[in-house]
Amino acid sequence: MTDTDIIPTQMSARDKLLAAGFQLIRSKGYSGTTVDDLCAAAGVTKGAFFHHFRSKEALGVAAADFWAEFTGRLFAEAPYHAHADPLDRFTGYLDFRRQLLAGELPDYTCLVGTMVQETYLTAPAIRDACEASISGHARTLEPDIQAAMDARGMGDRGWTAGSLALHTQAVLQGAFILAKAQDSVTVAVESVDHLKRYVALLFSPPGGATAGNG
Amino acid sequence: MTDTDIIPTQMSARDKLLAAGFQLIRSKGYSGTTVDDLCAAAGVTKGAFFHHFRSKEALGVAAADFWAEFTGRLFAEAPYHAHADPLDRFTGYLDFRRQLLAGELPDYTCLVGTMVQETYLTAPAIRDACEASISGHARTLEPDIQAAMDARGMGDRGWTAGSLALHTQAVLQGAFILAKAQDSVTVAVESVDHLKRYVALLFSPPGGATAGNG
DNA sequence: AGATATCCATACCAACTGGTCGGTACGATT
DNA sequence: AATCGTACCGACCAGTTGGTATGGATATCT
Repeated sequence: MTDTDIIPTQMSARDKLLAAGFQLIRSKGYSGTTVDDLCAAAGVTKGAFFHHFRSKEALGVAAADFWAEFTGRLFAEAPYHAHADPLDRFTGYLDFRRQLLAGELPDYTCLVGTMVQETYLTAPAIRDACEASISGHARTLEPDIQAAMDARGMGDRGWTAGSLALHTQAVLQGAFILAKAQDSVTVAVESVDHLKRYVALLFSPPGGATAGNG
Repeated sequence: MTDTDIIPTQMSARDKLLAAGFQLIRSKGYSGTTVDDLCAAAGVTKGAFFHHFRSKEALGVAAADFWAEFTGRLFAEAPYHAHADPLDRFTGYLDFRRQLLAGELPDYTCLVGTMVQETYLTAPAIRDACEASISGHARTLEPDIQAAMDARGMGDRGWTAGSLALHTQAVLQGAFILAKAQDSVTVAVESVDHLKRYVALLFSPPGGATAGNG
């Protein structure tokens, strides 16, 4: 079973290269992935690569953009939006993220989180594309968080819907790092559980005595 | 001001190379850092490099080990251990981590968190060294967390002192990624504040109605 | 003083790197 | 039928990569 196997053959060379980028960059990092690696995994030649991408960096940017689009669709179609209560939608999102932690490590980790670590100083264009992907995704959570706050008449508590949405992304990105280090998804699942517990505590009514009791 | 400037001249070639590794790998990643880069930044020649390290991968392992030792000293000598109450020590640790988020991005980010992302599949020896550094650091927090739980008679709440210690590391690692993406430390500080709020809520007495109110 | 081991510098290498280039296949337009 | 634009091929290039071979300086031991 080679990398090539997972790339459908009817895709265009450009899409095959982007799909190969998803796999390879998440496995070996951006610098660790060579143009030849990408071509081999995509089953195309170097000529095809530089026909579609001006440079390796251009593929990095395109991969980050495509990642934003891909994950945008994935989460837009996810079932958690069906909940009537906005807090249920947000916790449903967390449950959905928890469910996504299945299969092999390179499959559930985040492309842009991996890529931005290596490129934030050396390739500003890639960093900007990664930033847009992360922040754009976090922004999709804000309305539900804000609505949950409003519904409970929660005034200024020193944090905003936006900061909680970004904190959620930080927990997930950090969970991926620990999962890679330990080569086990367990630690990531437990970290998401801690985040769920935090959200439950934040939104539990002040008088509720049993909020954190198991 | 070049990279060389920050490396003291009286250090041994080996230590200079490790110090250069701290800076360069955190800035450009492991794959993005070349042996020549390391030699230039350390002000030594390639002969010196391969005298002290069998390979580039060996330097990666040594850098992760040295990182564990370096951060071990840093946190062992930090002031938060002086608190009498174990919960104060743990929250003092979080405050200390928050204070460390000063200066330039490459200076306060984590070497092993950056390195493990790229090497967890391709260089198991480096991954293991990074894992030991992260888990070893998390383990230093466990006794205080456990003591804080015991002092409050907190039974099984679905989480352990160890899982909270690891969650703390996940939040920090994720905060670094978001800071790199946004090129701003603000998001990292706010994520640490969320973590502090979570800990406060976890350890607040069940009847305390004003736990999360600002 | 001589032997030995450590530490480091210079010169070098084969493999690989991102990127270029001339050329081909082919459908749409004129 | 001639022309053009897009998609693609694969050999090739200059520079870089991690790593090696070898010799010299210095300190230590006998």
